[in-house]
Amino acid sequence: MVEVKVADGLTVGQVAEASGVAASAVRFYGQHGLISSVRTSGNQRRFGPDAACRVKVARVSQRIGLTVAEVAAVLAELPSDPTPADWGRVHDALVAEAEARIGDLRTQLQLLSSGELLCQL
Amino acid sequence: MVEVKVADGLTVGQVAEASGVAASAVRFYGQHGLISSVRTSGNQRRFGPDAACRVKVARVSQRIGLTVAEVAAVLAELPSDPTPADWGRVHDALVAEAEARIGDLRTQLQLLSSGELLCQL
DNA sequence: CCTTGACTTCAACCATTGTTGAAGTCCTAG
DNA sequence: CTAGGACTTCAACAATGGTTGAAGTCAAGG
Repeated sequence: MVEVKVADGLTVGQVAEASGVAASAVRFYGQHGLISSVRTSGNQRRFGPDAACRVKVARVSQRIGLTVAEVAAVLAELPSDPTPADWGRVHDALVAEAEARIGDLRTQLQLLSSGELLCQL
Repeated sequence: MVEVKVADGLTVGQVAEASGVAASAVRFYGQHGLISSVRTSGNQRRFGPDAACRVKVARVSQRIGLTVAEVAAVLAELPSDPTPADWGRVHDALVAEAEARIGDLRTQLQLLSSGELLCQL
């Protein structure tokens, strides 16, 4: 039985397991400002309880098509210990992005169907 | 006035201008099999009249989300001097791909809205 | 023939998104 | 106290999609 002391925060490995990504990815996201951490006296990272959640949201954002830098910008809006309303704004921003992507795909579909590409010579 | 002799094919620069991409991109697509060319006695590439069109289709395909290798696979179906029916099959494949992407985006949207991400602690 | 612009190859570089490995340090259970 | 696993940094590697530059060759007009 492994006792997890939440008091001083989650380690890299714990965030990795909770969010379903590799530990290397957790460090990468930390470097790029998607998640923040404090350091122990021995220089190890300790993350807040929302870290895993932020990683999951980051992953979905990436699948929607945002770059890591863009995800960082979106998550930068979140204060530490965010309220549901804070998350709501993030949610809305991501929904808007996804809908914009869908709109772009529809545009490409129209381009394809419109004979615009001049392929029948 | 620049006389363009279509008889022995288009040069890299002509394909680049006709398709709206850089000459380096035309060579890149050639290397990766999206467009084929013959060589002059002086080792220069000469493209067929459909080259610019293939490049345009490739660009749209990339925007849809296909990799260059995937675009190459789609375009490999096209015989030289393709019929409208041949282009039709390419068109259909790309439309299907785009719709699949839209479906994926919708899935991400649902994930976002379903509280699945466990952000409200 | 000669100049000039367009072409040739090849290697190096850019950004993006991580993974992998080496060498070393920390933390915790026993 | 000590062994072990988990952590640290840093650099190198990988794939993707090209761009840029160097050094040299081709093609066409005058």
